[in-house]
Amino acid sequence: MPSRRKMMGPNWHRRFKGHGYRITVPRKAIIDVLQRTKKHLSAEDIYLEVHKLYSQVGLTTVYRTLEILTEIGLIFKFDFGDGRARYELVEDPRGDHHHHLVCTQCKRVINYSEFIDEELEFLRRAEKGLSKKYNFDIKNHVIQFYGICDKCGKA
Amino acid sequence: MPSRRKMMGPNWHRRFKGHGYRITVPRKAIIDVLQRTKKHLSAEDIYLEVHKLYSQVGLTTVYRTLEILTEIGLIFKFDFGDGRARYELVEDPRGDHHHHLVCTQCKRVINYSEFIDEELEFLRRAEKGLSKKYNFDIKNHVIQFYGICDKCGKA
DNA sequence: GTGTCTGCAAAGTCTTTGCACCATA
DNA sequence: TATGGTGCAAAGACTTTGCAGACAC
Repeated sequence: MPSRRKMMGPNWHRRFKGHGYRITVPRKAIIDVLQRTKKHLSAEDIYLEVHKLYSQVGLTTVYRTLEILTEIGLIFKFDFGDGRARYELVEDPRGDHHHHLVCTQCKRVINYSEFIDEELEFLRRAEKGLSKKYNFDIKNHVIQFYGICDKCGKA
Repeated sequence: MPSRRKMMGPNWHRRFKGHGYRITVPRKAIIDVLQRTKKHLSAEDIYLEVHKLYSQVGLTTVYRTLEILTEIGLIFKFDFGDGRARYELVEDPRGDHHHHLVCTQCKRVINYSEFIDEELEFLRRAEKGLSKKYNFDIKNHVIQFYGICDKCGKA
């Protein structure tokens, strides 16, 4: 697998092993797919992509791996309303933090990264206050806007 | 049921009829359940509740009604990760705007309404900017925090 | 070598659809 | 009366589980 080598080593190995999980070929392949894409892939999308290089890997393994990755906080599981879960790395290797604009009609998802700075400011304060008040260990957040995209708006 | 001269019904009637939908007994019952609860009910929860008073109403009708209500923006459909959709009125009759803290372990959902003011300020600006830039008609938003609740944290 | 992991097939669960009958406007 | 709505049963779609063989450490 050529191109785009990360400067840092695969630091997910540590997190993975720290939770008692083994590093296997299917798991490496699945994480690799997630690292290379900019899309919001479903389990089947990932399965099909992995399948190109490792045709023996099954959909079941994809589901099981995604569950583990979600559990240990390496990926995030989204529901955009199209009837299947979609997954994204929590920490994008390119570092482009973003949120989503979801079209409730065509289910298209637009990534945006405007307002991220003021958002972070708001989030930092909210997380601090909430975790204290509710004794809740906040690990992640979701901000999403729903509406009608430009294409659907015309029609 | 005795018929009365038409008077101005609850204000969801207008929205309902405006979209060409009829007011029926099951629909009234479903909306009533949603208006009375403070919980995040699933389709089956609602079905069971409606069933107490109107035992002939089927689960299919509940699903179909929830789809309509979501479409016309009267309710919001959430995914808290427990494998079923959960629904909430967009405009709570009591007016308590809130967001959610979701425990990724036990799937418990805590409503919170702190930080709502500064949140609204942030949202207003973000919505304005984003809808312009992406020509996207924003109708709704979700802000959710994920983590481990106090009970699960102890264990 | 041992405890995990994997693929396949089958099962499970929530949700949607087909259809004949019923009710609202 | 004419559409739109409803319930039931069946189908659909995504996801999970059981199990025997394979593999990481």
